[in-house]
Amino acid sequence: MSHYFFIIFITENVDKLMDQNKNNKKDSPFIQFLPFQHLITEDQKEKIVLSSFLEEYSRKEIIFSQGVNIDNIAFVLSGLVKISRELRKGKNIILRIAQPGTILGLSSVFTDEVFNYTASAIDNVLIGYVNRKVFSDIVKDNGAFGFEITKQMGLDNAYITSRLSSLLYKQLPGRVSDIILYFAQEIYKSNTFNIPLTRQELAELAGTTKESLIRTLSEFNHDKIISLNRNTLSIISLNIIQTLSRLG
Amino acid sequence: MSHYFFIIFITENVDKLMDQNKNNKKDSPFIQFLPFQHLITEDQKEKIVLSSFLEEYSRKEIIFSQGVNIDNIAFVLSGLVKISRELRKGKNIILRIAQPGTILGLSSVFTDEVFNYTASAIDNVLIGYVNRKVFSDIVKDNGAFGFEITKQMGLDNAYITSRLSSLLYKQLPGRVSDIILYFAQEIYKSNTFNIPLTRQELAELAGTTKESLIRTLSEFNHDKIISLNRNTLSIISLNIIQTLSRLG
DNA sequence: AAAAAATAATGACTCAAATCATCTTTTTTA
DNA sequence: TAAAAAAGATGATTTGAGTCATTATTTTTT
Repeated sequence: MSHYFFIIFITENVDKLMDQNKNNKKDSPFIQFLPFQHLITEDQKEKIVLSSFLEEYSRKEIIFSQGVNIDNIAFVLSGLVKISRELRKGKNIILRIAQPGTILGLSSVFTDEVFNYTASAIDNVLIGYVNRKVFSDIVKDNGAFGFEITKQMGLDNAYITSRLSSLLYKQLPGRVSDIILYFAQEIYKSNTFNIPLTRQELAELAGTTKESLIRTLSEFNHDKIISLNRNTLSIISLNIIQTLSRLG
Repeated sequence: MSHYFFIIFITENVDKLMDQNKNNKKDSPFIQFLPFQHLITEDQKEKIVLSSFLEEYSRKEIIFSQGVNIDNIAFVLSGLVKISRELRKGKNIILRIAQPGTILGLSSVFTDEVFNYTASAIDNVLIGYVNRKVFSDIVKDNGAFGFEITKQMGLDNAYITSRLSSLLYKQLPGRVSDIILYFAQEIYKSNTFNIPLTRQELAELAGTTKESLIRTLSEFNHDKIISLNRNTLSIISLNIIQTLSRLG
């Protein structure tokens, strides 16, 4: 079964990467994944690599929790990461799904002592860690690199602002359409995909309850806007989904 | 009447500042207000001052609109600024109230070509503008200054995230308590204050409708949690307001 | 392979807050 | 200063979505 094979492949690959990282810091594979690496001096690269380490996580494992000290800044090297906040016991909101290339904890690494959200693995995830002080010193010393970080933060900021607007004013069909489009366009770049989350998690992404989310998806299914069985979702009428998303 | 006197005072002061800025760029009063100025070289200071200019706005005037090109970055020097987004015709959300010291447009200045929100004056406002390119070049060249900007963006990000969480899960009494506390603690640092917004605007800040907001304030008033006549609001039971805010 | 636990799905019921309607008061403008 | 417009307030009605309850299905554990 191809799925199983894929897992093996990833695992072997990760082990190899981790070995390389341990044995030969200079040629660490980690540096290949580092965003904006062309802006960093050889000296800075070495500092990063020497303070870096890789860590593997599998589905549902927590990468770091809201409230814990930030000792290292985390780069998503492969896999999908769920970024969530606990509002009260049992009441969560998923802020976003982070993809490879994302820097985690950026918004709090320079100011707070602690992470202000929880990150957990959606599928198999490989994280590259860099010491917090090493990273922030480079941002301080290297304006060009810092500038790229600033840009990234601006994008994060714009993203969360647009989510605030849509979650606050759109009603359920619009919000559910939003997350369908999010998966289809941002994450899988395909109108057919396997939902990588439980219904509960989907609800936390759409800012609603499990029951309401299931109901809305069922209605979309009945109305032949999407086709849904188990976790395989196909957008049948992209047009309607986009209209629902736009009009809320 | 003391209110009238105050207006005159501010106006005179502003005119003086603007004159100074025009006639003597080197000693521009603007530079005094610039955050993190101790991190900037004399040369960079001069570049900022030479590209800078001041602009005055009175109540309800638009400082810049969502969607217009960012040519200058705006520093709030005095007064309160309403930061809002239009979601559809007639449907707005107020993201926050910016106070003196705030840098406007930070999240889009490095990436987008345009502002992603509208800023308008709540009371008399003085804005110091710095050319966008001058500003972003300094961020690029001066890591220490850039680092402070990064910190600021992190705080903005944390703020908008916490607003997202509370608006999404708290119900009306909690959200209205939030904005009462916001004015009392963040803006006026007093349990008695004059609301500087219309009921419609308050509603846009609390993420609700005008009618619902008025109703909730009236209930708080009846229940002697606050005392409200016209725009003068006094918190009577801070305890209850805080509990409502916390429990949503 | 059976038992337990987690996840998914649907229907019935409830309720918070939006909408609609009307009226009063205040502010703006002509 | 009269007329028009905007802002504020309150009641009646509607409705979207949350809560509660139950059952089916899938996954995990023993």
